[in-house]
Amino acid sequence: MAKIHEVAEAAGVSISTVSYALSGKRTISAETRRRIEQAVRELDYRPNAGARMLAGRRTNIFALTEPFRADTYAPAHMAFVLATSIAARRYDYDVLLLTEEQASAGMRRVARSGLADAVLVLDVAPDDERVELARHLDIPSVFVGVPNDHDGLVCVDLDFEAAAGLAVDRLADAGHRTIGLLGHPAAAYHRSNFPPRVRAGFERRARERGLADTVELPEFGGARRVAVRAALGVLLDRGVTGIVLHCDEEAHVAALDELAARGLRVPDDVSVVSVGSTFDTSSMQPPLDVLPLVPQASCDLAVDLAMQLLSDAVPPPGVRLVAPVYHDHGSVAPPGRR
Amino acid sequence: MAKIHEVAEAAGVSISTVSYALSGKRTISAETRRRIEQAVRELDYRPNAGARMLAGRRTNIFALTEPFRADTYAPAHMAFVLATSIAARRYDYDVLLLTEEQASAGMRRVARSGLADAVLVLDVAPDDERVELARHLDIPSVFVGVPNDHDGLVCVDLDFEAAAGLAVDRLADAGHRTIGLLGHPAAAYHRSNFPPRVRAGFERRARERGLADTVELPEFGGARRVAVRAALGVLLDRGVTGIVLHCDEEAHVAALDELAARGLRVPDDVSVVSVGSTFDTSSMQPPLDVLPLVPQASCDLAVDLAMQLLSDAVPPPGVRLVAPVYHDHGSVAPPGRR
DNA sequence: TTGAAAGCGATACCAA
DNA sequence: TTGGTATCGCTTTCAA
Repeated sequence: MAKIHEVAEAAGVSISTVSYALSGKRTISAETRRRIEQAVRELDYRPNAGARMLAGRRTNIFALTEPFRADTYAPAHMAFVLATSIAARRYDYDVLLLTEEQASAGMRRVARSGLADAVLVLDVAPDDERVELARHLDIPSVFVGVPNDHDGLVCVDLDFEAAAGLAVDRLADAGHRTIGLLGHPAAAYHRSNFPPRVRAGFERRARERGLADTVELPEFGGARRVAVRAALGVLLDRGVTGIVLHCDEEAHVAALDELAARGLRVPDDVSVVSVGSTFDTSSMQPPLDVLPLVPQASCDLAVDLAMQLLSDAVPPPGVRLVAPVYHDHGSVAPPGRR
Repeated sequence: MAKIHEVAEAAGVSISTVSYALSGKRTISAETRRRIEQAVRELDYRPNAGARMLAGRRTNIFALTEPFRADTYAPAHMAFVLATSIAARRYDYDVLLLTEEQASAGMRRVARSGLADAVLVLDVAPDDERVELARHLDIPSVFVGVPNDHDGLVCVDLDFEAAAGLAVDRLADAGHRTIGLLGHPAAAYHRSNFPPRVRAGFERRARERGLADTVELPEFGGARRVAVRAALGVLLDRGVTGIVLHCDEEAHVAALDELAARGLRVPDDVSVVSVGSTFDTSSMQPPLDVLPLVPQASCDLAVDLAMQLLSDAVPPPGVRLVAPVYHDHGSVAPPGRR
């Protein structure tokens, strides 16, 4: 592996000139820069990561903490990991994956050994052990998700509350007076930070719009579809004509199946809006209106903030909410014959 | 962050003694070791990663290349990423995630910058661009999966062919004479390295046992269940009484639903065995016999091999196949009334 | 616009 | 069993 010394020699300059040419922290004459770039190319030179970490201030690595649990919903989490990785590469950063059970141990280890410049915290629980740790870490961190106690933290997330509110608005505007929320299993409301926010947004806006609302949280488990069917039954028994879905893909499919099985058409008989989904609802049967959760949006912003935290223009702590966008696929209509 | 110098001072020894005490590469007197360990604990010392990379030979980092594609089946892939991470931690190694589209670029970058000691290659395609690159990389690599051309490579994987063979054996032993394979969508047989191996194992053993066999590869897409239903129809029309499943969880569920919808009971009317699944088939309705793909088994072995490649006892290249294990959950019985 | 040289914080060789 | 120190390959300050 070529070293900076060889590049300098090949270009006929000193190693410091090579270093500055590569980092851009000094103005280099066009001719010199050209020769250096050529030497770099010919030698396929890449600065040694260890040397760079040691001499410079940067590791060019983000630690990504995402404690995988048995009940982790893989597709969504993987989407976030991928989005983070892509976002990081925009700044020539790599991502070190921390998946340990005890997330704190990994964060502490990485921070104290100077392996990463910052920590990106995913899969945030309402009451997350990493919150307290983040406050005392010697490197900055950005949370993708909003824990209950986020004092002094930098957080990024979709504005789930607003998303749920917009979904309710859409139904209310279409004339629905009785609506329902089909949510995640109850346990998710303690484990994840966003289901409660969707629920709160749903209930608040329903109240504001004077709608009758019902929330059902079908359980996971062997007979998932049975639970979804029962939940839908409850909603329909209460006269619900508009449904907000905030659950995983499987529950979406099960709900649509159940509506079809009952002979209810969307949107003629029942209107449906999906909130905070990471999967594609536009190719479902029927396509569903959705206010999606876009991992890349949150992760791009999170990485941008991390970079700022590493600069001299440190942004203030606080929660940055990404505005939800409504995608119309024709699953909402005025209440029908039911 | 404490440095080795401070530890040495606190323990009243030289920095080299501290270094040796921590690496265990030298015998240290019990008393000295005790004092050093105490100093380390009190200062919460962790060696600086960059300095270690530069001075030592090791980065203590594995690069994990897994090019996420749109059609990637997230749960399985995430399971492998997690298993790799866990396996790596056993040796105090961290995992750097390479997800870039052009996997080769990431591998080359990491290798040339000395960011990782070895590369673990996941999600291996039959004809994988990373194969050729791995041969010319300056750091060793281990493939989790077996590409067609694996000459000179170190590969680890479940013995899918044997697994399919054992599934066929089980059905044949129970008396089935006409069996079917419900596989992944056709495209998967070009994209992934293992579906063809399952198919080959299935067909070969069926031939050896003198069974009539049919292979159906239902497509993905909007109406997944429809495709699975049609495929099952074909198999049943051909008089199949024993079915081998090698497909994702959704297809499993769809297949079982379809059997139930047709009034066929498992195993009374139809016997079913799942091959190479990473999800839990024992809690399905009904529970299914399975020869599972256990990510931790492959990944532990892969990491063990990577560590050996970094040692002076370099193992020879070649394919290491993990023996499949049959889990009986009562979904196979002698052919019934059909 | 460029160069020389002092670190960065470990590892491991050479001595003692 | 322990210590002194050259060395790893870069970044960055100080000079020119």
